[in-house]
Amino acid sequence: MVVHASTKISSWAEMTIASLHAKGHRNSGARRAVVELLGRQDCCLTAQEIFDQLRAEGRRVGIASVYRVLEQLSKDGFVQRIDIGAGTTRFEPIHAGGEHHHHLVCDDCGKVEAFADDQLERALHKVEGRTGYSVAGHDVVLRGACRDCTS
Amino acid sequence: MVVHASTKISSWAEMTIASLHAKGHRNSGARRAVVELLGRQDCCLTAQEIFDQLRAEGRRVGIASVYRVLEQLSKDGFVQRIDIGAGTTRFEPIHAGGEHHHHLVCDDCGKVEAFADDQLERALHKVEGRTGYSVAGHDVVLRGACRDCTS
DNA sequence: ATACGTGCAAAGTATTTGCAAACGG
DNA sequence: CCGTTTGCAAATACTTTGCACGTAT
Repeated sequence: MVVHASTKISSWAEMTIASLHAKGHRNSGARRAVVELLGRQDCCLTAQEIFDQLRAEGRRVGIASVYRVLEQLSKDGFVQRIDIGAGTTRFEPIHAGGEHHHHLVCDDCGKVEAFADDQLERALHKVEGRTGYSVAGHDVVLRGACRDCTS
Repeated sequence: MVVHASTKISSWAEMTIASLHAKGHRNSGARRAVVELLGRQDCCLTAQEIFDQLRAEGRRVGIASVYRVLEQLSKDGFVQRIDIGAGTTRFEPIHAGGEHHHHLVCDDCGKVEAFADDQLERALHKVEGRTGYSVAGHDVVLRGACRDCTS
């Protein structure tokens, strides 16, 4: 049920850097650091988490740059913003293969997990066709108590 | 496709006030005003929108009270928080009948509409059973360009 | 009378913006 | 070199909290 990322990870980072480069963007510093960090993740991170991890690795980045990079990556379709409703936005890489997951949030401990389901995707796709909108994407969040917090 | 609320609206407000009263809460001022305003809506509002509308009606409420009332209503299960990802939380009444909708957001003009779909609900329900979580609720947001903005 | 609710102002978070310095191409 | 990108600090946006006063019960 939980999606595991493996080999695709590093290639996402490479592809993203390459695409940005092709678009005329430069290749250094904060942007590369954020992209590489994101590429190593299995699930979504907050801007603050990204900032903290980069600092922990010794990179001297500003949180503003983290936000700026995320904003750009999001606009260009490389990362997806995820709002799980705790007042802070989360971000995760969009993998090219079309593989795609949603999120399961524990209301109690705040844990976030990913899940994927084909039937759900099909139902979403059907609905999308009937909206009259040109639907660019969708988000699904399931909220509840996780196994540990159910007791 | 779009859900229209009609007769249920006023009863939601009445029911909510009555339930709160039964729980020992008092009946006056800001709380009543917020509940009645929410009851008149077809879709979700932000705290600021609620505040502005109440002020426009001449009610002298503070935005803090609006947030406090929304927090309480949300905790008690009368309203649902909706995060459509624009940095501000939205709120809407939960109607008792179990009728239930999701949201369609125009990335361009910011418009928010409601939609409902039984097949989607069934797919969600199935997935929820397989998560291992005790799922309390779910949110679905479709993002895209609305009819007006597609051009 | 006596809590509970309220409005206001102040404090907290999360995110964005202005700007001069740093840096890649 | 030149224009992009960066870090920092200040600004903004949203939400919560502290507190004295108002008001339903």
